[in-house]
Amino acid sequence: MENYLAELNDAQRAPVLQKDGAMIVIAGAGSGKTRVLTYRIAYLMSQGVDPFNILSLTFTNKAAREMKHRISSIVGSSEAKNLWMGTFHSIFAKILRMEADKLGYPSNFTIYDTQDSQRLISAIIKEMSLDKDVYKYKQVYSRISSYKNSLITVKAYFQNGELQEADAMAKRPRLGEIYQNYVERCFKAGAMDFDDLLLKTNELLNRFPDVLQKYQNRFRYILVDEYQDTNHSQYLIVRALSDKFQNICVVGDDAQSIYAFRGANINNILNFQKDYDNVEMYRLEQNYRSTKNIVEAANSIIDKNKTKLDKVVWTANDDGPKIVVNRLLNDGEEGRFVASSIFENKMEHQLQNGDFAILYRTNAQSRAMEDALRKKDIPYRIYGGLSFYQRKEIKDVLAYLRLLINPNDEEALKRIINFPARGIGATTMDKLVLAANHYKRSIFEVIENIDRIDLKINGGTKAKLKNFSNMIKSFAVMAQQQDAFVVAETVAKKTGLLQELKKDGTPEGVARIENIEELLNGIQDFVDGQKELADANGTLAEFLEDVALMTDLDQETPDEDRVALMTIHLAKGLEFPYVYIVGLEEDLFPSGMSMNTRSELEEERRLFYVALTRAEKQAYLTYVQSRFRWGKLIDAEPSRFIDEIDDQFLDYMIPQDDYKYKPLIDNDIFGEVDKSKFRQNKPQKGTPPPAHKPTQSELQKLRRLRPVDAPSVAKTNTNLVQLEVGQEVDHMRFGKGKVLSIEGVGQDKKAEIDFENGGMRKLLLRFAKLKVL
DNA sequence: TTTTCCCAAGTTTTT
DNA sequence: CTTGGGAAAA
Repeated sequence: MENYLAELNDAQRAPVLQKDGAMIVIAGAGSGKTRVLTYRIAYLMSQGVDPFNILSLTFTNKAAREMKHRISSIVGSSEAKNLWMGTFHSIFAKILRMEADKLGYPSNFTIYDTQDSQRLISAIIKEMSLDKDVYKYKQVYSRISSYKNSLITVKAYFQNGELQEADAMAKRPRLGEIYQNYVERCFKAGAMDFDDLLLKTNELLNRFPDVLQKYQNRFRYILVDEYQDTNHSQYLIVRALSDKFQNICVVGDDAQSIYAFRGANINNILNFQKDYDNVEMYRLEQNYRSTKNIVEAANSIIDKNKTKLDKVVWTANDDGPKIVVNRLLNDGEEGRFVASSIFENKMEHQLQNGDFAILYRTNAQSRAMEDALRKKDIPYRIYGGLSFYQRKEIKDVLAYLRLLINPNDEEALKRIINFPARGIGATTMDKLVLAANHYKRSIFEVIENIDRIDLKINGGTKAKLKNFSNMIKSFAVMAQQQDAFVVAETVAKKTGLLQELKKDGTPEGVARIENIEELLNGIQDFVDGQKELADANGTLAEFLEDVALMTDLDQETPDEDRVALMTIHLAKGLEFPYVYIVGLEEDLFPSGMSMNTRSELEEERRLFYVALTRAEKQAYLTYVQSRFRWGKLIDAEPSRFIDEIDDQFLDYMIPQDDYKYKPLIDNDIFGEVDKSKFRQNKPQKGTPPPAHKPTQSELQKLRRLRPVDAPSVAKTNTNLVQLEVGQEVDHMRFGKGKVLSIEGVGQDKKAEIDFENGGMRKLLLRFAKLKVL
């Protein structure tokens, strides 16, 4: 016990040792906040606080797991196991399952992910026959999401004239109706979306004082990590739960608030002191992670922001090397530079792949990096992007499983009722949806009663529907008795999902089968893990409970030594000895969509601050002169953020005179921007563009007019390779082979290839990963 | 009803 | 360049 306290500095020890009351810890990047949180929990337990009474909310499941692990090593795992530790979403999903009946929900409610929600909204817009160009489903979704995050229910919406007016002004007067329909349909389907998990928790705590009491008494000590990223809904939950005992400890860093786009409210942390009595404020300002150069460079950036708390991060570490800045010709060059630099550093300093991270603003930038790393045989892993659980084939399997647990789950049903094809088409579905809306029942219930309703569905189709529902019901019976793995395996086989994929034989299909196998393995692991716990049996319901809340970062990584590629958002909370921040260009970083207001720009700047402070020993910044975007090569300008770093911390690999920056924004919307600081030179242009660039549809027409068989040249969509008959190729999965023929025009071209091992295959080039030899 | 072809629109970040 | 949706063809 005492020895771990000795591992803390004075500033860190103070918040650990304050057992009761409200406190806020403002923790600079790399100042050991996770340490403070873990030791604080350990200390509370050493003071006799029951782990059942401690609630600790983190931002990612991974952070929770790591913290639990570290606490286990201090207090023992049997005690640590009883802590309530997890993300807002996962903890309150658990609680909502226990209290679901109070809100009229089944305890096995489904969690709709973003895609489910958007599909439903899209369907509703269609059913209401609204113009889909005016009511864009993504925009509607984000409106509804932000309403929910601000606790504006449908009822509140219709009582709020201002909101309705705002939507009417935006030419979307019927948004409220969509919102209402959406909420009703979710409820009918026994489903909650991400925002509901927080909204319904608020509802639960507000409407049922006894429930509130119960959880207030249970969670006597509450800790919240990354408090700067909480939204209004989360804020209210924390307030309600901590109201009775006021033993609340929040930790955060206003300089690292990067989720405003998702409703995070930086004022939660800025105003914390007003919300509770006698708030103690602690500051952790010593950075243990990075070199002086990095820390001070980061400080010089964040200084440009106006909205922030007073705090000076410093470090006793060495100066370290300066931050390297390099300009490259294009994204391919950028990738090659990063890959060779990693290679050289590895050699020179005896490092591992895992010591490196490449960070970028948008997922699309990973491609160029990947290609370069692959060419140099440097193993890497991409985090984020399309997470495993979001892939089509995985979502299909999961949809079947979801339907067994909750047959009312409409999105799951719509997804798989005709996949694999079983002759239940769009017309039939329309009739079913209409009836379901009319009778206020779920689609599955309508199918169950298909004989009693006259839907003008012919006998053959009725039989198909009955077959389908019988199949689902037989699986459901099975799910009662067998563990999750057995059920999932049976589903994959009996539904014909696997056969369907085997049949097509494309590399995509093969990869999908492997993914499904991986999912089954994952379920098996889960079952094994759960069976060891006393209160779980490894049932399907248990598995599905939180799958929707799982992210890529949460996948248990086999300890492989790989370079990490991820967006900066995903990198928050992580650290690496060597960090490459790529694509530092105006319009990309800062993003062109976030330069309209001062606060958006400040958030971009904080994002850059987060990126830079991930680095322990050395950081590299790169930008390019031209970059592919929207399929076109466009001129790029260096990011203003490079200019904002004090030159003394930078080491330019290019002559500094070449470094040019022209502010994109000329009109003075920021008021106090000092333009004299910017270098006004125009960036050097490459070769001037041709007089007339053919438009997209002109190109498409040209392609269509070309004879199909004559030249037999195709471009694979994925990596820009010209392909001709007779060409030797190397395929990612099937190895070497020779092109026999190319067929089709436009998008869905196919090539017939004779592979050395594996014979002839027809590949859909749209998906192919081919290299020309 | 299913498959194929064509076209338009969009790419910021995520629990 | 990608993706999804819708119309035309099978």
